[in-house]
Formats: sequence, C-alpha cells, structure tokens
Amino acid sequence: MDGMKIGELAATADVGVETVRFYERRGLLDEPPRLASGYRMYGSEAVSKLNFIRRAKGLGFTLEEIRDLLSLREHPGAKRREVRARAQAKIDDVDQRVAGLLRIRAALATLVTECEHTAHGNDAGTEDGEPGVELDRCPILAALEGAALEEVGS
Amino acid sequence: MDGMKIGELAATADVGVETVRFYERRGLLDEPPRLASGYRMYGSEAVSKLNFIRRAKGLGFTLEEIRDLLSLREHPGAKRREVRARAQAKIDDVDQRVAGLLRIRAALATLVTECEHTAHGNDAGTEDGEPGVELDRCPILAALEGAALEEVGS
DNA sequence: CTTGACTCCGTAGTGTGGTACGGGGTCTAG
DNA sequence: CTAGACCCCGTACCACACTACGGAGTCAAG
Repeated sequence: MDGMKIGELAATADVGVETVRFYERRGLLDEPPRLASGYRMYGSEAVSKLNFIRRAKGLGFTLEEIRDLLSLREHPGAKRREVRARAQAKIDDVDQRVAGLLRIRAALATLVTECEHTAHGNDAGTEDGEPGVELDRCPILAALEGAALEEVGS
Repeated sequence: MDGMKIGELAATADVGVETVRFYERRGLLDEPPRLASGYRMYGSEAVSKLNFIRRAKGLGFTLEEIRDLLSLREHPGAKRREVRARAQAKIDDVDQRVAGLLRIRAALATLVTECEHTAHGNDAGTEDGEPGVELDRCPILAALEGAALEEVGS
C-alpha cells in the first residue's frame, strides 16, 4: 500500500513538493529511503507528519519547535526523564499561550457585548450616529495592558 | 504629564525606536503630532498600544490582524454592527486556536504520563534500555491527525 | 523509443517583522 | 557656543518559512 513519491505525498498532504524537501532539510521529516534512481519513497506516516506540521504551524509554533515536538516520540528507549521534562516544558508553554488567548477572547467578548448594549437590534446599514454608551475606554486594550500580566517571552 | 519623545516611549514600552517608527508605517500607531523640529510627541496611550501589540504578537497574531484589532475601538460612533461582526470573527479564530492548543496539550500530557508509567522513579542518567510500553503510536500525532479536524486556514 | 510528466539538486527570490546604518538636524548641559 | 545625546529619514540588511527556477536525470504511456 505504502510507497509514494514526493509528488503524491505533497498532493495528499496539500503542501508543495519544495516544501517537503525544505522540511527534510530542516529535520522535520526523516530522510526517506530512495529508489535506485534517487527518488524519495514515503510511507503514509509522512502524510500524518505533514498534517501535524500544518496544524502546529497554524497554532503559532515555529518549525524548530515543531521539530522538537515531533522528536518527543523518537527517544530510542533511553532518556525518558529528559523527554518527560521537555514535554512538561512544552505543556507550560502551551498553557501560557492558551491563557493569553483567553484574555484576548474575554476582551473581544466584552467588546461584542458592549456593542450590542449600545445599539442592539440596529440592523440598518446606514450610519446610526447614536452616541449611546461611551466606548472611549477600549476593553481590548484594558484587558491586555492591565495588571498581573507577566511577560510572555516569545 | 503626557508628551514624550520617541526614545522615552520606546524605553517605556520596552521596544526599539526603530520598531515604533516601523509600526507607524504599518498603521498600527497613529502618526503623532510633531514639534516644530519634526520630533514626534506621544501621549501615554501609545504605551498601552505598544504593550498590546507585544502581547498580541506573542499570541500569534500578525501585525495586520493587530491593526484590525486595534481599529475596533476607533469606530467614530458608526458601524457598530460591522465592529461586532469583526470582533465575533476574531473570537471564533481564537477559539479555534485554543482548541488546537488544547489538543496538543492533551497529547503532551499523555506522553508525560506514559513516560512515568514506563520508567517511573528512574533518575539515573544512564541508559535504562527497558523497552516497556510501546510508544510507536505517537500520541502527539494521534491527537492532531484525528477526525473532525477542519482546516484552520492560517 | 520518444515524449511529457515527474524527480533530482542547488541557488535565488518573496513576504513578514523587524534591526542596523549613515548622513544629517536638534536640544540641553556645561 | 560647543559636545554629546537625541531625533529625522531612507535604505539596507537580517531571520524565518517558504516558493520559484534552471538544468539534468528518470519513468511510464503510447
């Protein structure tokens, strides 16, 4: 069943052929076995990895971080302690990201609520012009600039 | 109280002077009033904006998205409906990100648990060599490639 | 056994988000 | 009134993550 060339892999995972080779150079994909001709031959797990990479990228991980993430399963029976520590560090990082996103979400939700409050049921495309509640204090800014916000680092 | 030059603003918000001008060119910061000399003069709300930008950036928003986010408060009494819609769209985006991160988090937690299970209490730096539980099925990949995963877009 | 799609490799170019540089003008303390 | 720190602007450069290109070899259908 398995055994596709790079073009088929790329099409299946919906990335470019060049991207696959690029990821290989960056160590995100293992070097696959080659045909006598030098052509790369991939199994279906390569599709899974590419899907994973696409998703993780969309979540803001860098390629280097994704390489780390992927390598967490490769530990050859040794150094489980270190793997555990690295996984835990990633968890902490993810928790920070989630917390930050939830802060932004809360701020946005406040904004939506405030807007509804001010001009609820107003569906006309025309200017409403109604001053209503003052939005001079931006809830988004307020939520983000406020206290208890340690640096996220990067 | 207000009225700082670009250097003070940059120092206060812990970014580079060049970065402030860069954000201005990209439309994230308004063009501030100038002294007769041409020097930019900023009020304290510029600090808030810069703090916001730093945080939002750390959460994976692009500068363009951040510009949108910031502009949500600038609506001059009109088009609240559109503001509400854009804020809601951002909320949906944030929810998707959080969901993705939580999937990764769950996978990492599984990995940690599995490692403890296999070689718990093993603190020696030496190879343990113990095969233990098979980790050939990667929980990280498993969590991300699984069903019901629509495309996140970008 | 030719033709066209596919693959190889290396190198170069793109867009994003800055950072640095260079040649000037300005401001303030001594 | 001059030295040094600050600011102006434009341009160039950097890292990251691709994306495109060119010239050559390979493979599969007709």
